[in-house]
This record gives sequence, structure tokens and C-alpha cells, in this order.
Amino acid sequence: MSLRHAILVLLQDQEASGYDLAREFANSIGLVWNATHQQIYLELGKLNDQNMVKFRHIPQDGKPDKKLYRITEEGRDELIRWLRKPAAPPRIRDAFMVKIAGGALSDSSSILRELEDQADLRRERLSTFEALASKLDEQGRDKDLFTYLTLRRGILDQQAWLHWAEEVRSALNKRELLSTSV
Amino acid sequence: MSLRHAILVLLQDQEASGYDLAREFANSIGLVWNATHQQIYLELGKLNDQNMVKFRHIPQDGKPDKKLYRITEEGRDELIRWLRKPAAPPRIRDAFMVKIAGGALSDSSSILRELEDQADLRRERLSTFEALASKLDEQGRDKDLFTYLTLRRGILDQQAWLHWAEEVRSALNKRELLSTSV
DNA sequence: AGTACTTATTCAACGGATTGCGCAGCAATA
DNA sequence: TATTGCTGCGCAATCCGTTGAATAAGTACT
Repeated sequence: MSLRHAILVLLQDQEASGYDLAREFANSIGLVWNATHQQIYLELGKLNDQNMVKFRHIPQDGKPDKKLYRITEEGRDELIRWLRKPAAPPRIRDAFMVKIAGGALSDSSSILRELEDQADLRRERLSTFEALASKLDEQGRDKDLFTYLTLRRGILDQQAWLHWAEEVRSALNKRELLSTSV
Repeated sequence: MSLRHAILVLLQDQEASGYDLAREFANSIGLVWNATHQQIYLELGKLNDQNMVKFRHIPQDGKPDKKLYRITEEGRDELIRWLRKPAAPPRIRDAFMVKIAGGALSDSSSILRELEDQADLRRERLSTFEALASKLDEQGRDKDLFTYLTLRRGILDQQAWLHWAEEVRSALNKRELLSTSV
């Protein structure tokens, strides 16, 4: 429901092409909302039809032409309206956790293997978020306070996950010992 | 993609009706995967067509009749096959976080108000998860190890969120002071 | 020279998910 | 007595999202 609003948030302070937005969805906002380029182009089309954004055509040579979108008055109004009404709690859909819940069917070693893969991913994210956050520190984080707070959310989330992974490791190792000693 | 697998996990150790499953999706597994009753009934129909589950008709008096589903051999095979292949990382779609990212458009007070609403929800969840976890403690948590680990994930997640909320509060209060002193 | 990646947009098909509705009867509360 | 809530199942329309592909020209690497 609010891919549109995520796009409007991004267009708030910059004019951008669909391609630009897709890149940002892979990085900054991606922390909080995922979208593929197909979705973004589609949504930009709809937003344009509804006069929430407008674009100008930029011919380029060497590269394909692009459309630079900017938010309109109506778009900003819509965004503000949306910001005012309470957000629905996020739906949780974590396939890996479904596996954990059904873990009794697997053997510990294969769970641990996948746990490590997921942990690698989390560690990677953690260090990129930390790098971005410390870059903000240097320049004073008051200007980009909300970017900073978003990053903090990501950081705390990864840390909590990694801490949980520790618990899983020790619990499964203990279980392994019990089953082999019998 | 894996609502079906979440259902199969639940049917592993109990026979259940669509209604029973819906309740569990609102509680235990809901921690990890959300689904509405419409989705569940639809998926049960498909699973039945594919012989992953079968059901028996239970007439009841006072209450409407129900269908009690149980997992079949084929269902268990499918589940095990799915458990073996790596899970895709969960897509993140958190509308409230989009609001935070676009927070510069709102005033601090309305952000703080919604933050408190969300915090209430998290605190509520935290205490129900903790209650469930301590119930497992008493009976020894080794038998239901994976339920316990799933609960721990939920607990750590809520705690991390609440910790983040603290950071947001102090950051926004500081910001408030700065803007009023100018 | 061939392969692969980046910039840039778009379409089509399919499947998953949400929203809204409908039926039906019992129990409990206001 | 009216309303709300619980148990229990289901359909239909629509929307959202994913997957896969196509086009097109430049750059960079092997």
C-alpha cells in the first residue's frame, strides 16, 4: 500500500529517475522497504496519472534517455495526509523462521549451516549500516537526523539477530551433545 | 511462497481445522508469518488438491461442522524438501519506518505520539512472548526447543525495537529544545 | 573479438494477498 | 431484547508483487 509513499518521500528532496529510485531502494530506503525496478516504474506511471508527480524528458547521448520525476503539490499533500494517519503494523513473513519453527524435522547441522549463511548476510548489512552511520557522525547527524535514526533501527535489528543466532548455536550444540551421548 | 509450508509445519504435530490454524497464525506462528483466514482456507484447498493434506468431516452440534486436516506422506516429503533448500531473505516492508525516513515533513509531537502507540504494541507482544517462554521454562524447554527459540527471536526483536524507541525519544526531545530555543 | 556490466525504460503473465461480502447458529453481555 | 463475539466455512474482485523478457548503446575486462 505504501510503495507510493516511499517514492514520494524520496522525491521530497530530489528530482530523480526511476532508475535512480531503484538504486536507492536497493540501498538507503531498502533498509525499510523493498521494491524492484518494475514495481517502481509502474508506480511512477500511476503517480503521474494521478498528478502526484510530474516528469521532464531528458535526452542523453551515450546513455538512454531518461525521465526525471519531481513531486507536485498534490503529491506532497497526499504524503502529508498519509503521514498523519496511523500506520498498520508490518506483516511478518520470514521463511527462515518458519524453518526454525519446524526445526524438529531437520538435523541440527543443516540448520546451523543455514544459520551461518543468514548470519553472514546480517553481519554484512551491519557493517554497511555502521559505515553509513559513522559517516553521518562526522558531519553532525542533526541535519540528517531521520536518516540516522533509520540507520540505527537497522543496526539494532542486525545486532539483535546476531545475538539470537548465538543462542541458537549454543542450544543446538547442547542438543547435539545430548543426542550423541545417548 | 511458503504459507503452504507454514501450514505444513503446524500440521506436523496436530490435526487441525482451518479455523484452528487461523488462530495459531494470529498467535504462535504469527510471530513469524502472518496470514488471514481466507488465505488459509484457500491454501488448504490447494494443498488438498495436491494430496499434501487430507481431511475428515466432523459434524458438531451447537457449532458449525468442521474439517480436520492432517498432513500426508507427500506433504511431509514436500516440507522436508523445502526445509533443505535455502530460504530467501525476508523482504522488509515497514510503513512506520517509511514515515520515520520521511520524518522531516512531520512535527516531532505527532511522530512521538505514533511511536508510543507502536511501543505499546511491542510491549504487549513482549510480555505475551515472555509469558509463553517462561511457561516453557518450567516444563523444561528441551522438548519444545524450536518453539522456545522462535519465542526468543520474538523477544529479542521487541526489546531491540523498544531500545530504538528510547533513542528516538531522546533525539527528538533534544531537537525540540533546539528549535524552541531559536 | 567476445562477454559482462551499467544506464534506462517498459510490457506481459502469473500467482499471491487483501478487501469485502455472505451464510449460520450459539453464547454472553449490555 | 439488541448487539457483540465466537466458531466455522467459503467466494469473488481487485490489487500487489514477482518473474521473465525485450530493447539499446556505451564501457570495461579477458
